[in-house]
Amino acid sequence: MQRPYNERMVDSAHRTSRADQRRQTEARILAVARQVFSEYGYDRATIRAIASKAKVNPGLVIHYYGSKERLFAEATRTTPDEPIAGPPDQVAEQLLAALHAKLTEEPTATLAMLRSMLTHPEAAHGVREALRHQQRQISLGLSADDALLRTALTGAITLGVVVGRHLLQLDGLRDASPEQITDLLRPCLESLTRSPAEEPSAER
Amino acid sequence: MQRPYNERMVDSAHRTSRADQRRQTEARILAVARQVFSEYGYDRATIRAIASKAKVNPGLVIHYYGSKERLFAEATRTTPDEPIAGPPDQVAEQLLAALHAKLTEEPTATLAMLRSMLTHPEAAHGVREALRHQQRQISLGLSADDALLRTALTGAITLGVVVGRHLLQLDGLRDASPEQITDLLRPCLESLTRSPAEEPSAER
DNA sequence: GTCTATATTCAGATAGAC
DNA sequence: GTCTATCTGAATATAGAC
Repeated sequence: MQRPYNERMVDSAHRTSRADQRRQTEARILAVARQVFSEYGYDRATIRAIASKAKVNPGLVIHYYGSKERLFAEATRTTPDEPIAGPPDQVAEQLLAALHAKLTEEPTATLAMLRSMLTHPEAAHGVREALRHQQRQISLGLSADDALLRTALTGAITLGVVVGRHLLQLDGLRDASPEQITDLLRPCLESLTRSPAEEPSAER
Repeated sequence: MQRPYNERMVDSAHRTSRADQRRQTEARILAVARQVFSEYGYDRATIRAIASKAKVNPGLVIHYYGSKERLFAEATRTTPDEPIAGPPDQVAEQLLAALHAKLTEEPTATLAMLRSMLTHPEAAHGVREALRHQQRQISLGLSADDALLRTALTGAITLGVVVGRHLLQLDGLRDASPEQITDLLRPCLESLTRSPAEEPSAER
């Protein structure tokens, strides 16, 4: 019915070989897949919908990526976060900088993973691993014996804020500027990354 | 094949009328539905699996609840949280008490809703409404002009911690005691519910 | 009150034509 | 390189038997 993208471009330099054409189509499918997965999650995102938005046939998607599961794996592959390291008293600032970046623009691949983390085992595994990875880095710098819990909490807080803003679009979080948010969270993350000596245990 | 639960109990007091029998079966289905929904989320939880675990026929589930959608609505209906009110300087403690309760044992109905909040529109709506409801209560007590963002952050933090513990089961969060967690989060929530006058804006 | 049997819909995957 | 046509499986929902 509709004309597909399968005509070879005939530009003056007779470029775009069949291989190029294929790479382009493949890339277009992947980009659309990221977008659809991030919006609907793994189960509700259908190959058919992705193919339709990418203006190709459903069969072609499978032909390139093998299965929906493998397409999802490709679409959610991300480069690990910048390592958090340096002197302990700067860990909080680094976490805030990382959060600021996530609030400004989280890559679609990451959002696709986060969207499915509660209902798709592979996605859950990916998120757990990413957080574990960050936990290991930070825990090294903290001397406290409850370092693991402290870093887990910084991860949970970051997760809650990112999910609340980008996926749930909570009132007040959706519109606020990244600066406003990180400023308000500074005391939180500082208290969690401070060594126990500096933070006398509370009353009770 | 397997004997269903449809024999009337013939006890000495000739109790359990057909109506009673029905109520029991209905309640059993609902309890199982909560459990399955909370574990797999809306899409991957099937009527068939619920019926099987409840030892009834799939048709019966539909017969009682009309549709999967309505069964889910029933299964995720929750009583609203205890109201957060009182003097502003106690808001943080009340939030911590509420969090402590959620960490100790979150009702299965709530977990069922949370599990699906990122992939099922109705569940997302339910979570947003619950958070909005709490936001309104707390914002009243805060004088700050950024009260809405502050309360959104307390909600996001609570959400992140509860999800991280019960649904993602993050290392360090899964095992920690509720007291340990709330103690570490006390400075966080206090800083967010403190009025700006008491919390001088940071450097930079 | 509960079950059997089935209609219907839909999505992932396959085979082969163009 | 991309599409058409189809197979297969699974799940919700319905109708009526027992």
